[in-house]
Order: sequence, then C-alpha cells, then structure tokens
Amino acid sequence: MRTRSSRRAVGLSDIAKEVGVTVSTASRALNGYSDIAPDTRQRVQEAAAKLQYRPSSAARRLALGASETIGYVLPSHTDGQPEPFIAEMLQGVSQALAGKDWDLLVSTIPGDEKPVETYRRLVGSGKVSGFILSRIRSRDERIDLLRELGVPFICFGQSAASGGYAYLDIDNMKAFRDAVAHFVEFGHRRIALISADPDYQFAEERRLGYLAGLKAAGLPVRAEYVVAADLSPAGGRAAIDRLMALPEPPTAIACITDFVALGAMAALRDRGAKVGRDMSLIGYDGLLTGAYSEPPLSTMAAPIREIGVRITEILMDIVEGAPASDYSELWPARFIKRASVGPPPDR
Amino acid sequence: MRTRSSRRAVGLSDIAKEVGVTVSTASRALNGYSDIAPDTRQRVQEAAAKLQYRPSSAARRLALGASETIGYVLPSHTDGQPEPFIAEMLQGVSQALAGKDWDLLVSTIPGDEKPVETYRRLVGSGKVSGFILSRIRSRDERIDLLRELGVPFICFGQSAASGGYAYLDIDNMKAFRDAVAHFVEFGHRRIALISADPDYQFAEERRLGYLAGLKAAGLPVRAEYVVAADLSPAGGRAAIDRLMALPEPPTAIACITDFVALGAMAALRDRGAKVGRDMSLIGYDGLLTGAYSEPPLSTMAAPIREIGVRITEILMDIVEGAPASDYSELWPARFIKRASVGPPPDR
DNA sequence: ATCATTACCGAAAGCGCTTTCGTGATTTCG
DNA sequence: CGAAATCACGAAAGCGCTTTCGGTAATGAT
Repeated sequence: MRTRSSRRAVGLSDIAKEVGVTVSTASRALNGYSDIAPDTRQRVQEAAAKLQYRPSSAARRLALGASETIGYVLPSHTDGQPEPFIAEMLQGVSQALAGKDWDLLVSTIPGDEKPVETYRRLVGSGKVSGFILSRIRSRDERIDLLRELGVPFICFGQSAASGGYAYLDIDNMKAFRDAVAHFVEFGHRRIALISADPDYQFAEERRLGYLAGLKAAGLPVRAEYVVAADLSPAGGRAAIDRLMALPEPPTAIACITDFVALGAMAALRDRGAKVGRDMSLIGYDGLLTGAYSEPPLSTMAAPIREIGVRITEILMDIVEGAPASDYSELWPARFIKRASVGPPPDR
Repeated sequence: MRTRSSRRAVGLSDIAKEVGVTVSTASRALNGYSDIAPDTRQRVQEAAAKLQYRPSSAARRLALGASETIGYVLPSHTDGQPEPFIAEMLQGVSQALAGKDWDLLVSTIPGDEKPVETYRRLVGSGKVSGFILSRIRSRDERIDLLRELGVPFICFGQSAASGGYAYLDIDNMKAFRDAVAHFVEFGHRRIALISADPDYQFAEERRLGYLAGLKAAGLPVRAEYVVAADLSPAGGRAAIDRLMALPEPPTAIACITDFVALGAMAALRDRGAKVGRDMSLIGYDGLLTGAYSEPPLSTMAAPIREIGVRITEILMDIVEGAPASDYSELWPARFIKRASVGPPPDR
C-alpha cells in the first residue's frame, strides 16, 4: 500500500493562506489585475511558485466559461492506416498550444455517429473552444455547422464555399502546375494525374493546377489521364492499373499524395516498369519515407509541422476575438527533386 | 454580423424547468439514481434528448473532482519526423475513449521543460486522470513520478523497474527470436542486429531475443554485429555503414524498426547490394509503407491500433479503481513475410 | 485642516453540475 | 388505525476559481 498522496492538490486558498490574503486577492494578483500592490503581487507569485500551484483547469473553465482547448477530429481513414501527415500536424499543434497552456483534444468519429454530430457534441459540452479542420470538402458541412454555432475554427485547406472563414492552405494549384512543368522540362508530353475524390477541395485544386500546367505547355487535355484514387497506396495501385490499360499510357504521372505515389510505384514495379526511366512520378506531401523508396520519390513537400504551429496560433487569435476573415494564408509547396523523374522513354 | 448564437447552451436547469422538477432531481434522474420515479426519469430523459442537453464538462469535472480524460505526451522525435506509429495509436485510443465519452489530451514537451515537468503540470491542473506512456525506458522516471503522485497510468512496453504497474507489450523477445530463426531457416549464419539506444527497454528486449535466436541456432555471438541506431531512416543508413565496413559483414540483419529498416534498405541499394539477394532484412512494426518498398519489407507486425484500444480500456479500468498490477498483457507480433529475405549469397 | 481621489484588498456571488440530507406523501404492517 | 418504513423529490452546500462591488486607509488637492 503506497501512501496515496493524501495531500490534496494545492489550491488558491493555500497560497492565499500562505501569504495572508484572501483568495480573491491571490487570484487577481496572479491574473495581472492592476489593483494589487506590487509587493503583494510579488509575494503571491512567490508563494505560488514555492507551492507549485497549478490552477484547477476545471474550476477555471467553469468560472471563465471558456475551455482553452482546441479540438481536432481525426479523419476517418478509408484504408487501414491513418494518413501519415496527422502525427506531424499534431506535433505542431500541441507545440504551439503548450506555450499558452492551452490543450489539444483529439477525437474520432464513432462508427455510429455522423461527423457533424461529433463536432456538435464537443461544442455542446463546452469541451472545445475552437476546431482545426483538415481534409476539407468543397461543400463541407462541418464549416456550416461551426459557423451556425458561432464556434471558432480554422481550415487546413479551403472549401469552395464563400469566404468569411479562416484558412491556411498550401498553394495546391501552383504545386501541380509546377509538377507538370517539371515533367515538361524533361520532355514529357503524355502526363497523367492520379487524383482523389473531387469532393476533396484540395484534390480539385490540384487537378486545376495540373490542367493549368498542361495548358501552359500547350499540351492537350486527355480526360482518360485523370483518374481518381483512394488516398492510400492501394488507391495508387488501382490507378496504375487503369492508366496502364490505356491504349496510349502516360509517361509521367503526378500523384495526389506521396502515399498514393508509393502504391503507384509498387504497381509499376510489379509490371516491370522502372520508375525514373520507363515512367516518371511526382508525389505530394514530402513524406520522409518517400526519400527511401526505390527510386526516391520526387515530391512537392509541405511543411506540415510548421503549418500545425501557425494554424494553431491563428486559431487562438480567433478564439480570443480576432475576426476570422482576417486570416487566410497560402503557403508554397517546396519541390524536392529526387530520382523518380527522368526523361520519357524512347519509343 | 452573424447572429452570435445568443441562446446559451442548454443546461440542466433548462431541462428541469421543462419537466417541472428541480435540477437536483434532473441530475439524479440522468445519472441513474434509484430514488427517482420511473415516470419522472423517463420524462427527464426525453427532455434531455429533445433539448439536446450535453452536460458542461467543466462543471461536471469540478463537481466530480475527476477529469475523465487521459493524456498522451508525444515522444519528442529525435529526427525530423515523428514516428509513424503515433497516429495509429491515437486512432485506437480515441476510438476506445469515444465510447465512454472520455477525452484524449495530447501534449508535447516544451523545449524548455523537463519531461517529468510536463506530466506534473498536467496532473497538477487536474487536466488528466491517467496517462498512456510509450517508448518506455529501462529506468523511466515518468513511472516513478506518476507512482509517487498516485496517478493511474499504463505503459505500452515494459520498464526494467520492479512490477506493480500496468502494461501491455508486444513480446519483443519472441519477435526477434523468431526473426533470427527465420533467417536461419534460409541458411544465414552471419546475422546482425540494428538496435537502438539500449536505454529503451524494447530495444534491450529485442536484443535479448536476437541473442536467444542465435543461441537456439547454435550460432556464435559477435559483438560487432550489434549496432545501435537512431530510430529513423537516417539511423538505419548509419548502421549499414558500420556493418558493411566490417571485415566480414553479415548476410542478414534484423532491424529494430521498419522505419530504420527502410533507411538500411536505401543505404544498401546505394552500395549496389540487392536486398533479398545480397542481403536479407527484417523490420518491426508492420508499417504500411514497408509493403511498398523495394523489395517489400518482411516485418514483425504489431497491431498498433488494437493495442491503442485495449490499452485505453485497461487504463480506464484503473482510473476507476481497478488495481494496476492486475493488468499485464503480452501480445505476439505477427510475422509478415515479404520479399526482403532470401538465402544468403553464395560465396 | 477638510474633502475628493486613489490605491488596495475583502466579501460575496456565481459558473453548472453532483450529492447529501431532510421532509412530506404514500405505503406497509402489527 | 396508528406507527414505522418506503418512496420521491426539493433544498442546499460545495467543487475551486473569477470578477464585480464596496469599503477602508492612504494620498492628493484646496
């Protein structure tokens, strides 16, 4: 039997007693009110430090009516494994939060619940005072809901809906325009795109970028060169099957995601095609594992972690009253050249 | 100017009013007290459902003195990217939590803070009522701290410290014994291990398993065949450099982690060695990307997500009073045979 | 020296819920 | 039929903090 810490957590009353003031004075001293004598404030602060005082977050939240926590609902992965960018994102988010002593609440959508219900529940119980949304859909009902509820949120990515909300996005169009341009530089003319459900706004933007790239190069658009895939390696595999079954297969493929590109690469290998020679590939995300594939995967990299940090800073501003519409940032993707791109094979 | 939902969140008083009882009755009705007339209870529940009542979590926590949230502190990755298993783990954890309406609080260790301080802070403010610990060290001060504080926790992995705490672990020893046995079956006799900081208990266990495997096969132990690496692809690369510089390099290598194995694979490729023919490799984790490397990586897979679920269930039990020492589970890793293992090259 | 400020702190209410206690109404039993 | 037991609910305190309000003492102005 261990001595179950019988000592209750130190509360405001403890430090008040220590200093010889009331809790209200102690509270105001700690919270920077001006009607506190400098000397008193000092003594309160010292006592707090000495006694290792940590305000009860529940009490604080109840009194304040604010939860000081931001929520992130994990995207329900279609495939077996969650997308790799999540952990990195969370790292950035919690890093930004730690500085202000806010919390990050991570949740999933229970199988028997509609997505919006999860958000509604979290808001209703006052657990969360702001959300980070990712994997935005062109018409995203989460945005509608949170707007209606008046709950602050920020999107990693944009929706097609009219503005008035905060977002931070990678310039998807430019990224894929650049990817195509890169292929073109190598002499490719039959360039395909493995995309995803066009309901994902980022997929749509990347497709637009792809089209813009073709146009800039004076290349024709071939409808059969754009295939939608699941956001997983398996999706990439399936897409390759379709693309290679074409009478005139492409010689280069821009992939919606590194994860997808990895699957595409494996499928090509199975078919005996050597990536970087028989087929060129560019992915998107900048996954570390992409650097270790064979061949290493060229990619448009997004600084997910930094995005997590920044997006969180913005969200905290909004929760504290800043107008959401003031915030919209578009960051460039960074092209990482590796060996998965080469000239088109000679006929 | 949107109509900032002026309607306050519906509270217990609202449903009490609706039904015509007091809040105390409503509360007891909702919480299953027996001194409530069945009819009254019914009406209260209906009103709660109708008004979409969600108890204020802050108020509840304050009154209850329990936070009903479990904490997970992200391991501070040495390398650039966080380890892939994290997202999957979190998925499992939050899934298990969702059922009981508990929360998952994710945090990081601020750069200027010692790890234990982060835990202490979270406990002190009453934000967390139990922790999930991963990447356990043989002498892990987090364990000491939480024990001293009397805070429930469960380890994914074991520490060398004496028992009395709950853990769930993969049978690391067996996994690596099996890996070696697998190599031996193929005729390998020069088998190496890329390990990690032996202060990680799992690294030590895997090393022990490796040694047991050698012994079972009557193979000699060669100290130079065991090298420690950073838990990243770069770590794998560096390890290969050391191993291949040996006068008599191994023909097979068990890798502490798939992530590490991927780096090793790339390094071998750079050296012109073909994995599966010139060198055999087995990893650990069962990462999806391992299936898409070239060649696909054989691995000892751990069902991370399920582990997350189970570990959370156990932790909740403990928080609710179950004795921690009752819980210790050892799960087997599942061997996934892919193409990275072949017979040793002929001399 | 008197009155209006200003500086500083205590008292107290309240955040929304849980839980103990007590009480009137109803039932049970000798 | 009266006393004891049971039932169903209301009243009220309390969780630990924040914040408004008021009051006393020290300061300034005249």
